[in-house]
Amino acid sequence: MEDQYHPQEIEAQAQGYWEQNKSFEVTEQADKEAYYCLSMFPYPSGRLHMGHVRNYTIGDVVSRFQRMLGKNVMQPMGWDAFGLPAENAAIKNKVAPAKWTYENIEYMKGQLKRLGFGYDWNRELATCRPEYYRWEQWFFTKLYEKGLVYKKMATVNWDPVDQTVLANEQVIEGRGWRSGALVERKEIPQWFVKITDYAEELLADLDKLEHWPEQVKTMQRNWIGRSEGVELQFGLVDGKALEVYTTRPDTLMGVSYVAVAAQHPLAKQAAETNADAAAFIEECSHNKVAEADMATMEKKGVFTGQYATHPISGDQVPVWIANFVLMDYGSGAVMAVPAHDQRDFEFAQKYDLPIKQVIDAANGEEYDLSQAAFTEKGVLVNSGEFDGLHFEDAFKAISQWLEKENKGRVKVNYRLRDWGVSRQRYWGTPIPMINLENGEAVPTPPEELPVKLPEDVDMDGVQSPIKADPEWRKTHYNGATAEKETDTFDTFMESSWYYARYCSPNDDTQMLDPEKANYWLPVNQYIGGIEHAILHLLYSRFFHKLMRDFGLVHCDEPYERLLCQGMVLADCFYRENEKGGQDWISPTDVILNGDNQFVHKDDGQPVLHDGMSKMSKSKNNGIDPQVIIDQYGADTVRLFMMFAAPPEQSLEWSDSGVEGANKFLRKIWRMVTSHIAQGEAPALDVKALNEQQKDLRRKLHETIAKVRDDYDRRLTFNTAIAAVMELSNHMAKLDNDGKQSLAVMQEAVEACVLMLAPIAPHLCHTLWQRLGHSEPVINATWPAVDESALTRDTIEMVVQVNGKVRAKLEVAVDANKEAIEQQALANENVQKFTEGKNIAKVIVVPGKLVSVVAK
RNA sequence: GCCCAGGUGGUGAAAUUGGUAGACACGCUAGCUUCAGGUGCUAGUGGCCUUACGGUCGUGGAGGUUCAAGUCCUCUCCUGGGCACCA
Repeated sequence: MEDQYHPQEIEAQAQGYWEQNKSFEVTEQADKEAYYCLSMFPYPSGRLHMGHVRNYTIGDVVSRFQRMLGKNVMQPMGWDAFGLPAENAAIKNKVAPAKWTYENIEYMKGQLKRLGFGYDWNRELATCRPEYYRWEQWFFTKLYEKGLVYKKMATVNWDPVDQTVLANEQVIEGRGWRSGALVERKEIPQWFVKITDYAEELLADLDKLEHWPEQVKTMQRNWIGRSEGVELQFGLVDGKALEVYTTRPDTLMGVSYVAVAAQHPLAKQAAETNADAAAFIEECSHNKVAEADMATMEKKGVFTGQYATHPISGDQVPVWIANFVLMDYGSGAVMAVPAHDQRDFEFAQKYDLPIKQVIDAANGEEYDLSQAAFTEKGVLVNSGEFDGLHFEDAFKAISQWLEKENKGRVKVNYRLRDWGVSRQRYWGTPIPMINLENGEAVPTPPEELPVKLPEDVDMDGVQSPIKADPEWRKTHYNGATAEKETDTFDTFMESSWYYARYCSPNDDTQMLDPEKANYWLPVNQYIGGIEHAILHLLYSRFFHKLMRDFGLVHCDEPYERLLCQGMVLADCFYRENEKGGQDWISPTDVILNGDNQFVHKDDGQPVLHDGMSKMSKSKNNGIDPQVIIDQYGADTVRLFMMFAAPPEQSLEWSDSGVEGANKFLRKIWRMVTSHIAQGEAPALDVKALNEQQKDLRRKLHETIAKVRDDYDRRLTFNTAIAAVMELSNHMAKLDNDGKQSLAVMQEAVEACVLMLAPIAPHLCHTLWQRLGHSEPVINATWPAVDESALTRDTIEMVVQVNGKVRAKLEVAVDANKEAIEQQALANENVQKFTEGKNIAKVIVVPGKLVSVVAK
């Protein structure tokens, strides 16, 4: 029995067993509690990276643990298969995106199996398959019929040389990444889904998500950005009105100019007669379509030459074009109050525009308007009839005045914008719309769905093969010739509903089988990267509500509980090259020499360390999971991932940490096999135990309770492992009395195997078998806590004098406060520190400490 | 720029409800071994003072609340994530 731990062998065996016995294939069972555990599906980029391994290990641990609690656990896996990288790879390697994608899927699937994840592979789906996206197309046409879809002009990054739309990622310092041409903004017609119709519910329902991280809910709330304000009109010379939105109508009398976006009609109009305006708009047309760029660039503007009439005072205020006003938010125009808004203030200073104070501090304090704007709410001044009002009253009075004069109204506004789903790319779901000759667009009739994307294409350039192919575009509608839409969907569309499709992945008659969907949904535990905290999670919450309103699902939210795992980091090393740049060196090529210096393993010469950062190609610091699995086995990789950091935190890759994880598994292997070698244990006789044996049993049952809580409620796998390590350290110290010690060890060893089974399933599968169980450990139930083992006679309490720990006491568990206080004050060291002082106060916190205040 | 996190020994971290800071592990030091050893085992390991008992300082920085602060409050610095066409 005393053989060695050979992970490669036992892992192959265990995986073979699960495969043969279809251990993870599940169906709906009315009599069993359903548990749906989902990890965000990967983009099939080629090979698994450590971020995937971490994500999927967490999911697998949760799934296996919940199964031990007796639940019917579904854990599916699939592929987020459409996207830009396939097109890039296609151009680079002269291979069709489809072929590249399918090959990657095959390879990565093998890697997932090698890691021992308990997926129900019958449910596998890939979003690039027509069997999947046909239902997305169908649903989109239904949304169109319901009026939830519309077309409008929207801005994109345009590469004038390649004649193509660029993703933000493809714009490097204002230039196209391939052509190097200065990028332009271009307005093209695009399809939008009305997520703003659901803004209120998406916001309100965040309160129902008890088991979501507060941080994610806060980010979503801010993203939706509900505000209560006033929409009001400034008059224009031609009798038209310029509409602006403000959350601070109380500052209305302080307006000294209005600013419009460069794309605003007023700006375009000004450009016709004003050369400065035209030049400025041309300059703005090279800004990237990304908010971060808009917000960090230098705030600039130009006067249009026009004036607008203030709705209350009737004053003429200048109209400016400003590069920081967003056309997509609100009406594309803002009123500027330099005295009470910092950005307006800086702009006014730069262009010497008036700064008019209309708010006094509520507490009457003075402030200096030559330095900064005063942005707090306060009391109105210089505002005529509104003087003296506080914010709320001023808001009411001014908005009522505007409403009465028909110049404005109270309005709830959202920062959230409708979801633009059109992409001018090939490798995506074709948008199921038909463009008629008269310019109208109609949904593709249901009998023509799916609109299939051809897979056997040549990607010889940047142009989408379906846009380039007149044959593909050709179609008919009501007997007339027409053209298919050649734009494809944003890939967030596919990832917004895949979790639901997993419930009936092979149904070719409907999008979802409501009966099955309602058995499994909502997802009980969703796990994925924090980088998806806003967009993906918001879009899929929205999609879920859309599906609910079509009667496809019952619940209001898709994900009951959410865990956002942190990134996987690794050391970065480099050498400076002749051009002054960095040549990044893989951490696998770097060793620490005798002088504690990082050197290259090939030439022994020093390399520079640039700290830890996210594993990435650009810093060449990725560690290939496959190499580590081949060296140590899947269980070691899984254990290291779970032990090195709590799941939400970033995880620093460390070779010695992996080594340590492997060492612990070997230790468990030795401990269990050597216990088995001692022969059959006698039945446990609790009454016959000595103190040491009782202590170990107490530790054991405390550990079982703690580990269960860590797996279930806290999701802190690192502390669960630490607790089992601590227990195993205690077990190693148990004296062998040849009798009950063996029985106590038997109980402890079995519990250890069960507690580690979710994390190191292969090792535990084998050890459980060797412990003589005919049922596999995946079907075992979580060990029960023996409450009677937990009792103790005394507890340790700490005594503080003036906040400093001065003594530790053994106190009877049933001692009352008075007795504890007496015992504390009688302590020698406590007396030393209270000598000559008055005891002012004694605080007794039962079970914890005594705090003495002596003066 | 805006929104959200995080910052604790030489290192990864723990401290769950304001109650013993550093569990567990890595590394390091010393020793043991029937070891091929880069295996296994034992002991020690936050800084400073002290032969010792013990004392004292200590959770990015500055203040504050409290008998008691890593934890709460205010300000601040640094690092990371997101910002709508990367997924």
